[in-house]
Amino acid sequence: MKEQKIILENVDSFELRDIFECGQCFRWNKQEDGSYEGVFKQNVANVKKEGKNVIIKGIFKEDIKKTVEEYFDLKRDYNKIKQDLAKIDENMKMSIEYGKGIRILNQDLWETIISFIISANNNIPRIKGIIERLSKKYGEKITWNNKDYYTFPTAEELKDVTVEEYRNLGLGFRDIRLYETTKMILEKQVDLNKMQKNPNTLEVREELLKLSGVGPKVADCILLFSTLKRFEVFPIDVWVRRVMNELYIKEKDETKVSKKQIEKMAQEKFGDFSGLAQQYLFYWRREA
DNA sequence: CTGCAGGGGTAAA
DNA sequence: TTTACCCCTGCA
Repeated sequence: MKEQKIILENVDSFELRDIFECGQCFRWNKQEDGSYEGVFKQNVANVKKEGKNVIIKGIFKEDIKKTVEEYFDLKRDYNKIKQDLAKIDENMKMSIEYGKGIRILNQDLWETIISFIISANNNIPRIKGIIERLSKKYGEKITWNNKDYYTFPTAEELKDVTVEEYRNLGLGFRDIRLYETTKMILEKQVDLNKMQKNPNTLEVREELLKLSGVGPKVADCILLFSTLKRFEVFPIDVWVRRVMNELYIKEKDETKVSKKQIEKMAQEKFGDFSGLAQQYLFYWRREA
């Protein structure tokens, strides 16, 4: 646990707003100077951009270079992927132009599972509030620059939390889902370590779907946004349904468009990079 | 001020 | 395939 700093020079595809506001994460907050501050695993970090350089500093459990390389997916060539996707059609070209600084973070699997269970039928401010209260109550405190931060609680730290306590934190009907999923993971009815090593995406998806509160959309978000990192999945929420219908399917009544139809269309068009394509389209439709 | 729809779905009927 | 579900916000 020590303060560390790193400067990443000339990084491509690294815009703070695109990365932190594209819907993949819930614990990063914009500061007055335009930088973003967040907690991930046992680390507290501030990320700032000056020109083409990214400056990251904070309290890091392990070596900052390794930690940052892994978390921000720095070894992947996003320019190459974007070039290939942009060739598909004008819609992709346009949405990539809008969200060109997106990177898909390698977020802790456990944290991603719980966070996206909380996200179900919920809005971002409330999701963030719930996660902060959960971390403050059950996570580990880290102090940096006289400010207190809290790590996301581990499954072990949530072991004895009751459904009522979750309800009091404002989880609503998701209380029982969090309780049951934590139990299933602690008892290894679903083994996260095995899951992390399994290359078969469909098998991993089946495993995730066993968890309480994890349906198709949440499972795909976990597959895409966690260290599982499966770029071939295509999470479909109301925004993705909307944008896919508007740009490609063009059905009068949006609610008539089936998930199967959207999935098929995505697989045909975007193939192995459906997940990233989804992210550009989603971000553009919601923010632009 | 009160009422009500709707929000990054899921589970149960 | 349809419906209820917690809580918060925006708007009539």
